[in-house]
Amino acid sequence: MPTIDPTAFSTALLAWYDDHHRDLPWRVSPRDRAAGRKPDPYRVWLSEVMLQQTTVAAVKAYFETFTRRWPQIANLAQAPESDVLSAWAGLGYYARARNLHACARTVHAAYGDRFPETAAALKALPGVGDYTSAAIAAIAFDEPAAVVDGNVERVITRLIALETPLPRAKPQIRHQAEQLTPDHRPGDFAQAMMDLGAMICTPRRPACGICPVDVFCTATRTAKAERFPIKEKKKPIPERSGAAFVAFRRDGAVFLRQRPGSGMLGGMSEPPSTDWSARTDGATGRDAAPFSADWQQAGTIEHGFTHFRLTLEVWRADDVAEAAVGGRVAGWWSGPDQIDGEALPTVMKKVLKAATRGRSEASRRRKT
DNA sequence: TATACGTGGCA
DNA sequence: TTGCCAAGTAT
Repeated sequence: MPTIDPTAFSTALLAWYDDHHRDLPWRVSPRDRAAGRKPDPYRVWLSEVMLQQTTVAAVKAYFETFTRRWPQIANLAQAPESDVLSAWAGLGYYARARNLHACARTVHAAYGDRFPETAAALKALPGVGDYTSAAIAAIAFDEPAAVVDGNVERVITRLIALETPLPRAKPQIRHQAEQLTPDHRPGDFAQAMMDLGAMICTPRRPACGICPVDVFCTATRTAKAERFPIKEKKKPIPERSGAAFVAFRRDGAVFLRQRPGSGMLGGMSEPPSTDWSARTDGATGRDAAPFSADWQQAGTIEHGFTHFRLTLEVWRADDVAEAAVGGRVAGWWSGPDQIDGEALPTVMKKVLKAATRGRSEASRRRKT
């Protein structure tokens, strides 16, 4: 395996970063950083958690909303969990939001609103793992921690043309990352590796012709860089199905309930729904309704999750009286002014949209 | 070590 | 349309 000179590598990468870095809302530019401005650990942590498995484009608006509503960690710690979940709605991986809130409370109560400053201590916090602890330690506290995310995995497997498939290659990648991480500007180095992965060393059609570290790269010389990283084959994604029941009160309010606090969409809101079982034996039809009403078919929706595809029958009932629910289901009525503030995951927004479309069509038919 | 856990964009 | 991908963590 070819050896890379770490000093020469980080010098070349950081010089490129100084000129070509992305400006992002949670970042301190290398110029400001050199002038002594330190990143706010709260904003670094919040952005890193949001960015877990999530694109920069999707995160920007949420980061803006969160930092405006909760400017400091104490504000976030004092917020009800339901407020955090509803603000997170649409961003996905909702355990992140529950852990975010738990982490804020821990830092508030146990650390006096100050984040611990080492990767080892950060890693003990909820929702902070190998990657995030290293990123916060490097970016906010100048610890030369090896920051290994998907970008770094891609860059390093190409640098050394690593034929070992992921995830088996992770230990080798980590070792190489530790070799390359400099004591000087470790935070900028981590962000530079990610910018390189995002702008030059991209998953498809990498721009090797303008790469600032191409002289260190084996893949660009001996083969197509795009071959790397090599990955194990994925299993096929199964299908599941179920039914959702959207009850409208006469004033247009919708009946919602809260999902269990852990597991799929944990703690989020939904119209009452069946479990999601294998496609063949999914409980469907109006017999599965949570309470009696004049249930009408409102079509089906499809939604792709990470590990299964879901088809949901949508049922709708109009002019439902509160007495019809009769305490059979724990939940609440959400009026038109409240619905936008509910913690509705995207799949449930699709359900409500299908039901609302059916309701407005039925309403038009009644009028004509 | 393998699996559960969301969503939106792109080819 | 389908599959892959994007700054991972918890169990």
